[in-house]
Amino acid sequence: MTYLDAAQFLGDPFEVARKNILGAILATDIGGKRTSGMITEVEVYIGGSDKASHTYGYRKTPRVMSQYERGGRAYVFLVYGIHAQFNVVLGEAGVPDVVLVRSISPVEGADIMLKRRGLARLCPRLCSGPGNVTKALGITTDMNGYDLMGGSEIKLFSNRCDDEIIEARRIGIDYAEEYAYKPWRYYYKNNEYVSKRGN
DNA sequence: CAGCAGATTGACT
DNA sequence: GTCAATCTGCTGC
Repeated sequence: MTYLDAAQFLGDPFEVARKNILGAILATDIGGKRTSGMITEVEVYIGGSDKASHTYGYRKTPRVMSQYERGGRAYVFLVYGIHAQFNVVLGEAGVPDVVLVRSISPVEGADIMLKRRGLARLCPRLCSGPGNVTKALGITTDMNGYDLMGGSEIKLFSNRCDDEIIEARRIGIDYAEEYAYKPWRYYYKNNEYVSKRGN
């Protein structure tokens, strides 16, 4: 497997999300154990202008600073005090665009993922939904800012998937006014590892 | 500095 | 369908 290279995190964030991030293989090597999955569902957050983004208005708080790094790093934060959410940072340094990984389909180490999730059998719930993805892969908030192109426990590998892509509105951001309805969520039509279908 | 809401999930009525 | 769990940072007194 080959890493996504630095250039593949640059350019139009919507195109990058659909062509480079969706379908890629997200992997972790934790305690010598490899777990990975193909990314099946993502959401784009545009820093600065997007009212749903943590960096709306180019806000700069300690937890959000990794969004301003050059593309190819992780932005991990905690929602509701409980669930970690994993994002891929895009763009040149200073541009806080990110892609939230909402679902993956297991590729390697499904047995370890099941154990981390406390499940007995393979099912879509294993790693559908952003909180379930991080739990299954063992991603925690202290991995915020990690390099995804090698040298850290989180890795992002290049991969293609020919399945049809569905566009839909993003989940859980009803407060974001006109940005709440932007069709900036992408998922594979025929993959069962998707958190929510339709709008 | 208190109060509150949030890029969610799972257990229970 | 309803609700608790529990951390970060905003809003407003």
